[in-house]
Amino acid sequence: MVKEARLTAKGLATRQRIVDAASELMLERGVARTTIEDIQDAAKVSASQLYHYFADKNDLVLAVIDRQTDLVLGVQHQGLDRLDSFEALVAWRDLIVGMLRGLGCVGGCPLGSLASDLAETDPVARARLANSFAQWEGLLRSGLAAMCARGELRADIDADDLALAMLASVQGGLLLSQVRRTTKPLEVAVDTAIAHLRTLSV
Amino acid sequence: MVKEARLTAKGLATRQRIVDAASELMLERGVARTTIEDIQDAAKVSASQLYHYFADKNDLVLAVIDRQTDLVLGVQHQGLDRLDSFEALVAWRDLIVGMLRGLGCVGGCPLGSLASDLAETDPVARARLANSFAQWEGLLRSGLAAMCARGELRADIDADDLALAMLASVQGGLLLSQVRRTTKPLEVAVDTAIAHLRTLSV
DNA sequence: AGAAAAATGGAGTGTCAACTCCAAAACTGG
DNA sequence: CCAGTTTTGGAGTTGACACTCCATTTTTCT
Repeated sequence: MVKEARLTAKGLATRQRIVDAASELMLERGVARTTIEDIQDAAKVSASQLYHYFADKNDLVLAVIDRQTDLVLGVQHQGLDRLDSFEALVAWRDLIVGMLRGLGCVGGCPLGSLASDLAETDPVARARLANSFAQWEGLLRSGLAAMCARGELRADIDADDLALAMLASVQGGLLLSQVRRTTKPLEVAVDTAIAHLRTLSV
Repeated sequence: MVKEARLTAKGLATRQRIVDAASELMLERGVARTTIEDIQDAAKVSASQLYHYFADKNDLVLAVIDRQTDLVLGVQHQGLDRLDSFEALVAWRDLIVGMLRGLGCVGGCPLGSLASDLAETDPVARARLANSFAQWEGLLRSGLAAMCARGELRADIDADDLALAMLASVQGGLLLSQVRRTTKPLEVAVDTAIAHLRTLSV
């Protein structure tokens, strides 16, 4: 439903099943190539169920964005909270690379793919994704600030710019890895970004 | 036509008009959301004309990839051939940023957008785009090698890795700029990459 | 000029995808 | 246990889209 109606536990589970199925399909095929029927089959629900929980396909897409945002930011929190050393930074790198390898380099970044797909066709989606990226950037910035506070990085660095550049490296690396079907581009992109940070250590 | 049939000058012009229109539309809406009818209208051609020059939509997509590759690599040649100083590198940066600004940050990178759109749905397209990126990467690598030869960069740098990382920064910066509708992310991403190179100058 | 080849016009055609609708089953709260 | 609400089933409906077909005009080549 477009507006919140009371959702039973069972209803919530169904809704979640739909969003999960849609997320996976849209990551692989893109939004436009993912049909409602595909989602119905994958989530084992009927048409009326789907339209009971979502106003239309667009509404479902927004739910997918939120889900993927939670998922990605969850992983990033795991890797970036309490960032206190270069060692921890490398562990974060390994986390991302391992995740991509686990997926066989398929799909690229869930947020990046949605962004590229929707940026020009759905202003609401674009704004929401911009917000997701801003949060991600914030985690990186906090991590760098923490390293400054601990004396791992010089105090006069521009954490804002470095966080943004780092995020760009991750996104670019993921895209190239998706195209090339190797984790190499992501590895090199992030390693180079970290190498640059090392030149800024105290 | 799928196989080469002799093309009249007029025929070639029509074909080009179709590819140009398709390129523009697909950059903005993505491949799946661009209909043959849209392309017909934009290129001022009839259905029979379109299918006279292309076997099907897929075939047209490949032509679009080739066109965008030529376009992007053309600009990159312009900025990267005879790269002899950091000044020239910054000029290249300004070239890309200016180009993005001219388009109002719409569409992102023509190759990156196609890659994200087609990587998981069209293996032929993915391979061709991988090749396009490899060429781009080659231009960067040659540029860095030239700077080494001129004594601008240390001779012991890994030009392969740095070129790949540079490309990732550009791609990531373009994606984030597209989402945020500001050239800032691209600027910061490329500037940071250049800053890292400066730490490797002789 | 004149035959062959290329380019064009535009009305179909079949399929598929998003969304609707009505009724029935399952669940909730008092 | 009963009334109201939520959840589910599944057969339509409507429109859109990729692609076809055949006739006609234009161009090429000798």
